[in-house]
Amino acid sequence: MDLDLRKKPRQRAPSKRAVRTRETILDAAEFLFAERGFDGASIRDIAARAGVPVGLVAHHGGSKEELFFTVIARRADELARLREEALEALVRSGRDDLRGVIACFVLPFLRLTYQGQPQWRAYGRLVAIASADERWREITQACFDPTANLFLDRIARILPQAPRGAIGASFVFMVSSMLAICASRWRIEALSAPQDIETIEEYLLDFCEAGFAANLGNGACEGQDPVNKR
Amino acid sequence: MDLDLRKKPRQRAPSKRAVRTRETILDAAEFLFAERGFDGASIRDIAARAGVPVGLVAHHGGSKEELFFTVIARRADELARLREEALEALVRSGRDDLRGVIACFVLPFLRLTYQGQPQWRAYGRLVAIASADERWREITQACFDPTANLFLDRIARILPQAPRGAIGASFVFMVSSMLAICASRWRIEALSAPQDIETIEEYLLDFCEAGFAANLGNGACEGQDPVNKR
DNA sequence: TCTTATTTTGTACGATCGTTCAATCTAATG
DNA sequence: CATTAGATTGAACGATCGTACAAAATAAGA
Repeated sequence: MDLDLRKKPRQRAPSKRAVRTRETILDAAEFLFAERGFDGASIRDIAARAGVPVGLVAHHGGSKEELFFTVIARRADELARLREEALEALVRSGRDDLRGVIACFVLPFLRLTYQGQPQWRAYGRLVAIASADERWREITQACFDPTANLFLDRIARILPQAPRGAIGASFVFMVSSMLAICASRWRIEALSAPQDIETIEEYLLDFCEAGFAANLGNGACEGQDPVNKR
Repeated sequence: MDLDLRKKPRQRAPSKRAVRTRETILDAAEFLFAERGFDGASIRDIAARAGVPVGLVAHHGGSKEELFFTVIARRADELARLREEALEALVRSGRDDLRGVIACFVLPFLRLTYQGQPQWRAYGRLVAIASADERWREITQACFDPTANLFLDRIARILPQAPRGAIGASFVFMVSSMLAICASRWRIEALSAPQDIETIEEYLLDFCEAGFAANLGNGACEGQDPVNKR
């Protein structure tokens, strides 16, 4: 997959209608990719949902793979910004303990996907799909790894005695659990009972904080103050 | 999806060759479904990998959806047996603490997928794919929920004060983290460094034990003896 | 307003999809 | 061995896939 094809420079600004059309197409693609996966969603389905002829999808989105990339990257920037701003604010406040750092990573995602515009809900499922498939490794790394490494470094600074491998593994467990709320919430409810999202968020924070602490080898407990700052 | 279609009764035992052919086709389907997903793997690809003409796939596997179901269900029984035997042995020994119960659930899966026959590796990725997609809810529930409920009940008995919702959520977090080792091990290594599987297993057990304990509200720590038995 | 870059439309192409089927071959059963 | 249920083969079905493209409509910029 070679996605860095240089496109010929524009000579005119796109019309307002064209911008709107493009967004409509990306929204439709986002929804259907999240619903049926990359191979399950057809260009024609996407065009039909967007209410445009098939040819327009290629015009605005390029090839199907490029369209997939564009849809994932479109909201990744805003998500990264929210996460990093939350982390910076936390560090500035001086109360950057383990739970706080975890919350800065998972809560912006869950808040956007569950309380943001309806499109964000589809985006959450889409990220879950893309993250589980090595086929999209290039895309997900480009979109999410910079922020991930920022948080990994912060956690490593909070608990410097932890082996890097333990932090990496714990981080992936945390991400998987977070994404499971988007992709497998039905499963949680099937195994227990309907839960409101705030309760599940609390479970996730408790679960990941304790899990991280255990793997970082300091045996920190819920309720205790985790070791703070380098 | 209606999969309980009654097939006409057999009048003859299948030949040894036919049994072998069927297994070959299911192996090929398992590999390609795991590699490319349900929609990404074509019947023709499966037939080609199995070395048989296309028509044979339908003959032995039925429709594509039936084939998918068959492939997932084929190994689910053995997996369930191993998990439940391990749990029974643990309970009989009287040392059925939280970590032990978790180990009985995740270790058979990881041992099979990482040290069993090569086909099991594909099966692990396939389960990860199917579990993340609500489209296969019916299949995954039929194959995995009975065992899951057995373990949920056991955990609930170990820590009766925990709300059922917390157990269900924690269980899904655990399953997601376990499946992430199959589907996203490359991500763990990209974020830290290559890890051998035994080390990652240890991280997973630590992470989930502490996570469960935190959500079950007793604040049990690694190193301490968790509350044991009713 | 005029020019023309850009967007929109509709159609068509070749490839591949899941599935069906009649003919042929194999081997389980009596 | 003879019978024939079941397994195998290869071709073909209609549908849908991603993509390309010429012609028409639109609107940005001079």
